[in-house]
Amino acid sequence: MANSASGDSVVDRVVRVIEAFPEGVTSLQLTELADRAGLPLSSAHRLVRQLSEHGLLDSGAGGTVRLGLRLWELVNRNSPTLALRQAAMPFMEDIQQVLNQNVNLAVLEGWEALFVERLSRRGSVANRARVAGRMPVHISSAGLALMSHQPREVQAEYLEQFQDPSGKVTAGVVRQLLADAAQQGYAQLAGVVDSDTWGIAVPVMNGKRRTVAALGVVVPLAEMRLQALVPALQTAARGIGRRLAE
Amino acid sequence: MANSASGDSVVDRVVRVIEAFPEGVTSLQLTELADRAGLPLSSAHRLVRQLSEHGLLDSGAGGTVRLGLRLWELVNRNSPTLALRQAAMPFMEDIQQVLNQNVNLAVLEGWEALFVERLSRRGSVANRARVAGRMPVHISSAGLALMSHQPREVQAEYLEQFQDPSGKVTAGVVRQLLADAAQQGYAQLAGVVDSDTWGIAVPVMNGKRRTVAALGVVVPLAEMRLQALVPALQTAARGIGRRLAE
DNA sequence: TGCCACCTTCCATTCAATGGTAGAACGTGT
DNA sequence: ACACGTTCTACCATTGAATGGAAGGTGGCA
Repeated sequence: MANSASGDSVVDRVVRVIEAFPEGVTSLQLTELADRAGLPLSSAHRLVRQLSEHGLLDSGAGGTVRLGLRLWELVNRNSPTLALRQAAMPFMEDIQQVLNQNVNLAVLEGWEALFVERLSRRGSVANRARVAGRMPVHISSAGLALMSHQPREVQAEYLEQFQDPSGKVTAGVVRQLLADAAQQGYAQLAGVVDSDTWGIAVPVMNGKRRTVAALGVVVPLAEMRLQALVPALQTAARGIGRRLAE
Repeated sequence: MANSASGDSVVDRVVRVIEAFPEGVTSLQLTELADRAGLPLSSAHRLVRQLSEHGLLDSGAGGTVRLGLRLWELVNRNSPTLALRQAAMPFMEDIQQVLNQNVNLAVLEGWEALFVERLSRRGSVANRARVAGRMPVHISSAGLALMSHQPREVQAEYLEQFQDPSGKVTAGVVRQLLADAAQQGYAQLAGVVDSDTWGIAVPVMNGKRRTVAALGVVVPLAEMRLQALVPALQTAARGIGRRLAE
């Protein structure tokens, strides 16, 4: 019993505390937090108090802990995706207006698509993508658009480790999906995420022709107007890319 | 020279590193970061490496440091404002459609209004409020709407410490603005933030009639349609409050 | 009232954190 | 091509900040 019996640094612990919140949960009891972070109660208590003093956490009465508003502020002010989102926003609004559909913007994080921005259209179909939410590469058009335009070695590594938990999809099938998407310049998935929706996405390239994001829409399965959607998305994607290059 | 010559804990330092990024800046050199955080270079280097390993920071080649995408993800997934924003979004979209103007949502943080969500209207007037941006209470309609509905003692404390850096506004003037806003049930400021825009905001109350947010619009100064705007905003604010109470 | 679950505080022990120093890797101007 | 300044990375002896068990509160519920 001394400086960390478990052999982890203070930084490790701070990270574990922040990571302890399950997706969508904003508030946790101290005991549960300690539990989830794998910390002794008294250590968790001390850490939470320290972080709260700085506003990274917000500990209310009775030991309830939330992420601090100050942390939210700092992260969103200096977000690594700030430039991307600012460049994309006007074009996403255009798409939303012109095509009258849900629009979303994703980046590749690990082997998943991480959605960084979304404009949803009231009355349109459900859009499963939440901002700051993730979707596996092989079951999201955004994921496929992103992966299909990654360098050869990245794709190889991805396919190498690929494994579908449900066992329905094989690496071979995904390879084909990626090949199609690469060849066509866009990715589409009909009825996969939701049985009555259709997702389509195109890559967004920066000045150096590196694919940095995917721009996509989710439309009702009935309205398959590829001819109208793809050119609009590609035009917008190019516009975003140009802004990023500036 | 030992465990912290400067007498601050590891947590203090982690916070200082995250806070070191100036508003809107997403990337910093290691040396500059160390400087801003007030840390010895070698300490900053070690901390950055540790935080990067966990994805809270993202250190690119050549010592450039950014906030990590993982941190952005965690904070936005479990954001303390998540419930508020989810409740407010549909109503904000309605306002945007019906009134055809910029809409924003703010909470009180310290003695400032912190904007947590915004829908901007292309072609409409400039909207100074950035998401995760701040405005002093006395020069934003959202700030006034929030403060004017705080408990008496909070308002007293605010007015007590009030001081306008430019010296143009006195505490007395602000007291009057707050009184007006409280009496009318909405706050307005014409040509203060921008000479040709007009801001108006109403309080959003939760189930316990505590004012938790302000809902506002920014419109061209020419279009002073109070009769149309205020009821629409108040209706939306009530709708948001009802959702929050659920 | 007594019980239980959870929060908060205390403090002796000890190892993780510290930061000066040295040198490697750039970049830049001559 | 060379020397110089700047910035990044690595090392390691020193030591006080971090640790966590135990004891004491607090509140809710039966």
